[in-house]
Amino acid sequence: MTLDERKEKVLQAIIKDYISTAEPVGSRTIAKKYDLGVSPATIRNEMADLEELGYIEQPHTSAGRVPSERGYRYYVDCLMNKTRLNQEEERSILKGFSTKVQEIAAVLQLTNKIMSDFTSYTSMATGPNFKRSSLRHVQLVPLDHGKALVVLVTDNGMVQSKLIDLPNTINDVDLQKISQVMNAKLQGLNLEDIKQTLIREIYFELSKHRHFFDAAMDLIQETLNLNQEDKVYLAGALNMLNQPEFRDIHKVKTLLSLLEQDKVLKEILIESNTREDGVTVKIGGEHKVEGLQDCSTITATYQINGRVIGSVGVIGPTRMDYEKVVSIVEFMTRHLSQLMKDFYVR
Amino acid sequence: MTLDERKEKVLQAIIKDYISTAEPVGSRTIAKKYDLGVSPATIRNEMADLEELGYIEQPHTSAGRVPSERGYRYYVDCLMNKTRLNQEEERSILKGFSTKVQEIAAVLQLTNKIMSDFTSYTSMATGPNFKRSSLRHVQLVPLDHGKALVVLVTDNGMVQSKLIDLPNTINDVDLQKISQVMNAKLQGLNLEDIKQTLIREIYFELSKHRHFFDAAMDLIQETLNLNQEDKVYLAGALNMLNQPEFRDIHKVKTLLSLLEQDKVLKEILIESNTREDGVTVKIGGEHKVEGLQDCSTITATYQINGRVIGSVGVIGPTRMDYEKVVSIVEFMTRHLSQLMKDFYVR
DNA sequence: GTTAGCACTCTATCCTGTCGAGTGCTAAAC
DNA sequence: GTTTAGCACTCGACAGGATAGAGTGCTAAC
Repeated sequence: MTLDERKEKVLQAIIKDYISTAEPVGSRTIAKKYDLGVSPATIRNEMADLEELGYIEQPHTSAGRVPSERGYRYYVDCLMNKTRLNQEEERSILKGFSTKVQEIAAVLQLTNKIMSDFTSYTSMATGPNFKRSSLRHVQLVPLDHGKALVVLVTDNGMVQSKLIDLPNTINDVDLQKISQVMNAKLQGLNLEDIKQTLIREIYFELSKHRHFFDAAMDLIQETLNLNQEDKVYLAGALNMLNQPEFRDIHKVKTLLSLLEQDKVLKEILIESNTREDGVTVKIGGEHKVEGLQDCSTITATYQINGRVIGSVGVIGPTRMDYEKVVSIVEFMTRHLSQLMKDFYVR
Repeated sequence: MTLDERKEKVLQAIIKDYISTAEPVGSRTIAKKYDLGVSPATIRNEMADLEELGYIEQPHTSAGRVPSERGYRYYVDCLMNKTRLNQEEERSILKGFSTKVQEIAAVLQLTNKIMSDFTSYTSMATGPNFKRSSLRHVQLVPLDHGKALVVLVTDNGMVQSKLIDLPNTINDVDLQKISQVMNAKLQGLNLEDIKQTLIREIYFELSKHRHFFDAAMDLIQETLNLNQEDKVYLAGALNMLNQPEFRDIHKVKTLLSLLEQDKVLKEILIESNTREDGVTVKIGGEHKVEGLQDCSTITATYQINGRVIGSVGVIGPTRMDYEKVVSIVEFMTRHLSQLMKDFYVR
């Protein structure tokens, strides 16, 4: 379904105006502010058509028009200028990244902070999925008092460690041997494979210490489950309170409750994960999650070596500045992919 | 300043009623609901006195009375029953703790969750301060690719590790030797001391590797600074939205912005830290932090071996159910002190 | 010292009328 | 055939006024 040029112009004008004012847009306003070269009456006719086609809606008889979900969708798909940020803006954003951070979590938090600041909406991100990255090193470090530390290091530099109790039957030499066996068998494998297949093999070799080994393996599994990918980061949730559509305390509560749930955020971010590239825009009811009828999300994935490993996004009211946010999200993922290289040790 | 018995009863009735209804309380209401054995007219006289003394206030001429900060203070100090929770309630709370958790952070988060659920207010906690706990073990674990892992274990079971780059000049044997020296010199010392004094001593002994040692020491320092005590936990912030005093979106925003800042929470929690024992109640303007005029906080400390190491608290409107919250906070810290013993390995 | 009664005050609420923005329709102009 | 001007109409926002009700303070009687 495609609209003729003038209808497009009218729709675009309505959306732009509504995005900036949050007030229903009347025919006179458009005629005055946007130079279409026709009178309000003509615009009224066009608006009546657009309404019939479902692109705009009227809150009540004597009010102006407001874009419908369908209208926004048409705008995003066909009308919006997909511009890159200008030099000035890019530089300004990059300045935010000037403080060096060591940890992936910190990078994502910083990214979020910057995104929410620059968009004035709320932003979110998932940690990188390292299931496909490989184990560089596993080591059992003996401590006193019958305790030991299990240390996992992956090739992207992620380190996880955990304290465990040792059974009395195990001594330091055993521990070293177990370390060796585990390293020999597991090193270089990706984490997913470790979980799936190789457990049996080590089981056999370490049958003598099976009891202890069970505990250690549980631990590794647990550690892997606690992977970065399960972490979800959120920033600028309170920006939502600045939006006039959230003047109602109940709406605020519903929305913030949703945003508090990692599960919900993850679902939103993962939906976009399927796409290899580019930016995903979901508008209002297009979300699978209940309770986001009044919101739109703009998400995109970031990559390492061309492989998608996580995503970031912005959530705002359906009356969102799509053009600006798309540019920012797109730029952020590009930059994030760049940054992630530093964490991925070849 | 102490009030006569009947004035106390009237004040108590006003506060109890206002706490539960959030509406200004009239003389008739008190005469009907609270059995003082006198007529509304008499109560009106008492109320006029109480107002003159500053314990209650009148929003406008023809409205009932509302407790003032001073009224709440008198209530908390003199009128409130300091009861323990009953068996039923204690059991119900303990049930929440039935899921075993391994990490201190998780314990505090769980504590917060339970506190906010049971009080319907917002709860907060600081992580334990382990500056005075001692180092059990420090180890440099060599990995491939010129990297090593620095692992710190303290006597309370806290484990911190970090990946570092090794200079080319260092080999595995050196590393082991450095580990040994560090352990010999540092083991058993409390973390504060390590930071302060002993650095020079090791410097001398390891002068050959001074360059590397600087890096490792920086790291240890950094790790120590990242101590649990700096972490602040928060739960149930959205409960505030259920309070009628926060029907106004601007108030909500101001408050939630405050609660977002770790610095603010820490300040509130640390104020109470000075007290050895017992529960601290701060009402409205008594807070040092700006912007908490409409809130009260109830905080208490938890201990290990009789030493205060952290605190938890609840924040709600000044019209808060002090009696209930004090009991809960008090019980939580008692239980928390108990739980913490498990993390403190003798 | 306590209470009943009463006049008074103030807010919340409802109703009403007015204003203005915006529309849809029609007929005239292009 | 398309565009425009004109006009009647609709509806929400807002202000003003009337009303009800909760609560008070005061006074006089008990």
